[in-house]
Amino acid sequence: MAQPKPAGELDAVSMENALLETWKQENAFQSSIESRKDGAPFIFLEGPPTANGKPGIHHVVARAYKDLVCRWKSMEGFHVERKGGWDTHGLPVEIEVQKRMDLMSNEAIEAYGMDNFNQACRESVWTYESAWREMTERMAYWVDLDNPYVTLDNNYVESCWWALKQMFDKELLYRGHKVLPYCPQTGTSYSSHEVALGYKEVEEPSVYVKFKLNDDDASILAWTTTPWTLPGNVGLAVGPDVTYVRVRISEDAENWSGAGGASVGEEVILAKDLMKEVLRHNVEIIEEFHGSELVGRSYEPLFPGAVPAGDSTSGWTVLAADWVTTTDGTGVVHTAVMYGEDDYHLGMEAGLPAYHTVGMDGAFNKGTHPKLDGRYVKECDEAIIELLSSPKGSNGKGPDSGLLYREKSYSHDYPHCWRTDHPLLYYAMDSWFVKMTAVKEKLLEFNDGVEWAPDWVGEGRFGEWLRNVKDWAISRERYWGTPLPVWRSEDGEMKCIGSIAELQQEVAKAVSAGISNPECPDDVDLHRPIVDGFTLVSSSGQPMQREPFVMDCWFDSGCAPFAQWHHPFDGGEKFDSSFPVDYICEGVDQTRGWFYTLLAVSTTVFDMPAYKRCLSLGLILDAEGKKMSKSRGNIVDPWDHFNREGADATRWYMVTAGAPWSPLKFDSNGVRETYAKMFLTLWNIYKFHADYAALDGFNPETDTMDVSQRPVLDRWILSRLATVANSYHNDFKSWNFHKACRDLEDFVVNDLSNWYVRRSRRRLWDEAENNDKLACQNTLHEVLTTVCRLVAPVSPFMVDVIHRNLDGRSVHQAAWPLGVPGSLEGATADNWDEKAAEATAQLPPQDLSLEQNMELVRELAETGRRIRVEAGRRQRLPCGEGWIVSGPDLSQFHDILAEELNVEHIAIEQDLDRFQQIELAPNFRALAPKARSEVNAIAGEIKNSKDPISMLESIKAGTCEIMGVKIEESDIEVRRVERSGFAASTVQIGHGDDASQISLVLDMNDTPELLSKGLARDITRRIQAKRKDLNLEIEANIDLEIWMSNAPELFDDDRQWIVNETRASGVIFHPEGDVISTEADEFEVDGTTVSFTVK
RNA sequence: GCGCGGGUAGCUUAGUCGGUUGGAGCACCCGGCUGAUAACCGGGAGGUCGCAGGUUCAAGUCCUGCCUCGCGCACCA
Repeated sequence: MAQPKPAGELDAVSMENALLETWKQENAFQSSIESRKDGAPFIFLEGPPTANGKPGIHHVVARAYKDLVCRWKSMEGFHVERKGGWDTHGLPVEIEVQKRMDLMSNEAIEAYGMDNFNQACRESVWTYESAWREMTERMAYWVDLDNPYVTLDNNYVESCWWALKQMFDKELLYRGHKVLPYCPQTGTSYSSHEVALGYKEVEEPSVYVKFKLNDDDASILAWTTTPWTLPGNVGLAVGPDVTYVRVRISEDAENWSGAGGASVGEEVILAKDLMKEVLRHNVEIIEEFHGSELVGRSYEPLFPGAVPAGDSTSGWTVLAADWVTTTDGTGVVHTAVMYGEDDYHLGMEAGLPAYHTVGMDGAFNKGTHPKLDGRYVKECDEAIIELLSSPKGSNGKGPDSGLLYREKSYSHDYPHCWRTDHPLLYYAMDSWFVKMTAVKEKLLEFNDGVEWAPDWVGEGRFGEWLRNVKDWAISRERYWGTPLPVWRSEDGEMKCIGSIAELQQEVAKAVSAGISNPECPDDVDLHRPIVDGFTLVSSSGQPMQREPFVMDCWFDSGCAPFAQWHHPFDGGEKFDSSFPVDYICEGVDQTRGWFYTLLAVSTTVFDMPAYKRCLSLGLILDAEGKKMSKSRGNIVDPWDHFNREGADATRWYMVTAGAPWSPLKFDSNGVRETYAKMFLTLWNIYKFHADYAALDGFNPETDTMDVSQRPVLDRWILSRLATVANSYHNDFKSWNFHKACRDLEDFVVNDLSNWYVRRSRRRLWDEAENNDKLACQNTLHEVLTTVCRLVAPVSPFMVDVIHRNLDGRSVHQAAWPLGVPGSLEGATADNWDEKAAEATAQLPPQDLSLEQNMELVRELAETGRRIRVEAGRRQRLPCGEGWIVSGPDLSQFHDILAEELNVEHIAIEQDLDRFQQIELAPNFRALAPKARSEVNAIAGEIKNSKDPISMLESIKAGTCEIMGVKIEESDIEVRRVERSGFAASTVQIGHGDDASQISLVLDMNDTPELLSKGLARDITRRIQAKRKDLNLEIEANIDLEIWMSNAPELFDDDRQWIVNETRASGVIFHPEGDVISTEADEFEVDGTTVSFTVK
């Protein structure tokens, strides 16, 4: 403990910056962890940001919540280590470098040299590291950035390799041929979570195509929105139970627009339900049948030779598929095996020929059609439509009207490359997968055990995702990332390497088998192209090349719980004691990202969940509710606020603006408001206390006083403190940080500042030693230090300054002010540490009825002002008498009340009827069940009773019956209201059984004594204002002259009072008629004119 | 299209188990109070509780449908 020093003026920004310097010198972060090293561990895991983008305010929000929980748990006594992390691999990095170096194709990169390119990537990921570091430090996010995990580190990559090998050994890793969204420009396919980033609404031509049956004049109609897949068509799918019709065109269509058409007499087949939608001609139905009857029919390929038949017998026939619906199209699904997921599965089952008509560059292969070969598929829509609609169609075997029935523009959301904006092609390709479908039940089970905040993200959004889990496509045809550690021989043998040591062994084995290899040292760089250079040897002596992929960078971050410790190569201890982690926290957009990949990796590798609690944060929107994004240019720079209101106010604002999981509309004005209300007020309370404590040499350690000895006002604020701290803690436990902080702010501003401090000012002004002042100092000391501790996790700066000055220690070394053992349940309850409980402080005693009564007193004080306004009596003119009518016993508050109300004397009026009358009100809750539909009528009778007193009596006597319903005491509420005609007002506190009504009556009669007192107060107030205007020291003495006209008599006592209050050493009260100084200030009150000079 | 979360005063928001008079803060107007404060207190103005039905004696609150914003899923043929 220390004796408080004076507080000084507030400059939040420089105060925070100075404190940052102090923290740095004291190594405050590390020592705050160190000092709790005996406590139970609370494991936090940092989701690694990528430092090749500038940090924005949304990053500050996420980091504020991470920090908040870690600091809170730390103060509770937990040992909370916080390792930083950086995400450094992946497509965003490559694209950034590609743009900068103008290497917009894979050929260009390879021409430039993969090693050079990857070197550029390696450097690029640190572009904004210092910006991130500065932001992180300035906002006081305590995280260890000096020893972070970095996904490009060899150790980290090695752990990822190890993890992958675990999957490989469990046969969860496989090489497959799947249809994936693919970007020909970046030459890479995407996993579902990446695809989700790039949906855009586009309008494209869709076509209805005639597939001319063999041995039949009719054609089957099918629809597609991707004409470029038509050359790849090898089958038509129908629903076996769907009803189809064969129709004949009976007359020409009118107003035909666009390409295509059909002649009278032509026959087409389609789903019955869709005739109206599809057909533009009048037709006659020839036949109706189920899809199953179509199965097996064969038709003419649209582009003969584009796809070789191979040994397939089912090519270009009609197939059955359950998933075919009649919601759109024609009820017949055009199937191009290589360009649709359903198509691919169907094709594999049915044995359709599986050949590409499109190359990896997005252009048609040679041999597709002379007019299409080598052209980018998305630019061929027109050409294909033209070919189809030519007479007899593209294959020359169709009807004279061609193979196109009609075209229609179609708008839908279509996936686009989230980096380059190009439309993605669904494309069957070689890829590596983790068999997530095999562990789906485990994923769901583990997810059930996670405490989600809010819970609906876990059950809903994330649960939904898991229930529909797909195998994870983890390979990327890219350069900068963790290389896939699988080597493969031409005959298909595969080897997955799980460590550097294993790689060295295998390389040595290959060398001794006669395969030449570069050196493979202990510190071999585990990136491309180095690892590509190694050729291993298969069991049969064949050379094995590495599969030329890197991993989805989400796999990297999913490995963070163990790769950050280089597990298992570090011996495993660090990991064993920290897994699964207690707490993670990121934006809700990570549901499919990090939240998923963490669980995916932990489930497949360890058969365990990765985290116990997950706080999922809402998006950050701008003040208009629009998502913040670089392209919109509506990103708020955190420094705007760090440099204006400071990080404390910024953080407090973010937490109080709404629930953590609700979208936050970031309003700059709100930060300012938070600063003005919360922090300025807190500072002024502190300044008030510290200045006087310093003046009086108050020593909180020795000048103590038992709470029970202190005045009621002190016991009240201490009880409030205990109540608020308790609910604060409970709200923290249920993740309702916003509620907690709003309530605390309300306590600071209203209870503490506007009532306790305002009521206590005069107590501290007294220069003599006395018990009352001592009590106040003790109370302020306790309340302030406790508030500091409660605020500290959220806004760590100002409260540390205050706490250090009052207590001598940093608030971040202090204990959370709830010392009840077990209060930490939910953290790591399994190993709750008694010591941590003992270390936390105790709160002052609670007295709820005292709190309730004070509430009433404050209500009455406000009521008094209302009465005066209504009666036109100014506040400074005292009333002789005030009566309190009914209500609980407030006698211990009469002093406070008399001062607040400015009345000479408070009395309790026993004769309630003198000022009050009663009103009866129905209690619907009790009355409704027995009164049923008559309740409103009965309620009306009760409310409007002309004689409520006798009605009450009969109710009490049990003889009151209205409309056949017996009314009992519990069916009504008795309300007391003031009688009209008095300067009085009635307030109601609470409702139902707790309700109490209380009236306040003020005596409006004047006496010479009251007029004199009132005048003295007005004069004093004006002089004080003048002193303030003149910037006089509080202790400074003044010379005072006063002139008055038309004034009531000013008694000696009141004259003396003015002199004392204004610290006047010389004073002249001029008799009426004296010449008033030209320098005098003048004011008028109730007809009296007063002039005065202050010197 | 499906799912989740919103829609309450000009703005930001609270609103418990359905209970009859929907609270705050900011901004605005009038008044008061003040030798801690960018403060505070009283009053005023400002509300179709997204819309429409329904259940109920009683709906901001429960149910159904719709509109709208945000997010996610599926966007498939």
